[in-house]
Amino acid sequence: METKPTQEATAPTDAITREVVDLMAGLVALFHREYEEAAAARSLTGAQAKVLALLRRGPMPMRHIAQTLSCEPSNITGIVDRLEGRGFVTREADPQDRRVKLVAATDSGGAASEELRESLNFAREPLAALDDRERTQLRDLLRRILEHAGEDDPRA
Amino acid sequence: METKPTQEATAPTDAITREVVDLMAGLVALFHREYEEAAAARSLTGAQAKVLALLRRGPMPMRHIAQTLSCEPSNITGIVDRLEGRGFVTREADPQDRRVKLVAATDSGGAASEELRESLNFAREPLAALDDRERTQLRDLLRRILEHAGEDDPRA
DNA sequence: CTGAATATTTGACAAGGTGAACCTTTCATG
DNA sequence: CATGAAAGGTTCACCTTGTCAAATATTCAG
Repeated sequence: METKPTQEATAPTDAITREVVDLMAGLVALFHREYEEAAAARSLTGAQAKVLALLRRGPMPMRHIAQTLSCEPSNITGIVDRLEGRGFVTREADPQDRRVKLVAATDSGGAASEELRESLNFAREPLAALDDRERTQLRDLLRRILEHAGEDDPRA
Repeated sequence: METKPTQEATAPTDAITREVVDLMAGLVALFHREYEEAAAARSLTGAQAKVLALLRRGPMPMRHIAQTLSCEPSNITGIVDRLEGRGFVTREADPQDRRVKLVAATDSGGAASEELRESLNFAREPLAALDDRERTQLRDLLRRILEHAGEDDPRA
């Protein structure tokens, strides 16, 4: 499976891969914290923000939300309850299949989500260290990685 | 602050930065899921795994754990309670300052953490899409980003 | 010795998450 | 058409994370 036999790729992981994984862990932690903070600043929880973000693409059945977020449907019930209680989403029966509930962001819900997305300083702070060429390079590398691993969850 | 005036860097965020942020969100989600799963496979929660990972570097006061994980110290109490209950860590008063409790991983705790780290397929699957040169490139870019943003939390 | 500051714990409480049981609606099949 | 199995959601009981405020123990400056 390895491209280059130059290194003993038989070992669990080579040094560079290992370091990249560690760096990503740091990145993940950083991103996560920022996201949570940005959500909290709008008195949303991370999970609520994620659901709202999903709904930017249009109404969606509960089941689909649960799948995308890889959690149990019963969990989504509560999250949507709270969002609904605050007027950020609505829940309507799908006319096609009345078992299905279609969750849709309200105007204020959509606005909150858009605002949050805009506010992610993450984009400015650490990414500012790179110039255009490097950002493009990074983009291409990330694309390849995600492409290769059934990407999902467009949460920001 | 921008290096290249070629693009109007005055706007909130340029297209590439925006895309990079979205890609990172995907990466973060992916990594997060994998980490949680890998932990669950050893019947640890994500939070417990993170604490164990921190302790790989040696014993550490509760307070320090809380700071590194950016949460309230009272939260750590519970997590360490559960880890201690399962024999993964010990809690001892620091002889230097008896207010301080030093948390240390036991042998089995350290082993579990090491095992978990090894098992992160994340390294193999999506990263396998890149060759050595690209992995190095990615490493360098990530280093720069994290350097620039008070890095922390070496959790994996 | 006194009082302020520090490290941790405790308790009450909200939210995220799971799993099992339950209702409603759909759908296949006899 | 009737019936039963399967699918989408909800409810309930339960655990873990996380917060905040109050309590305890220890240190340290005067």
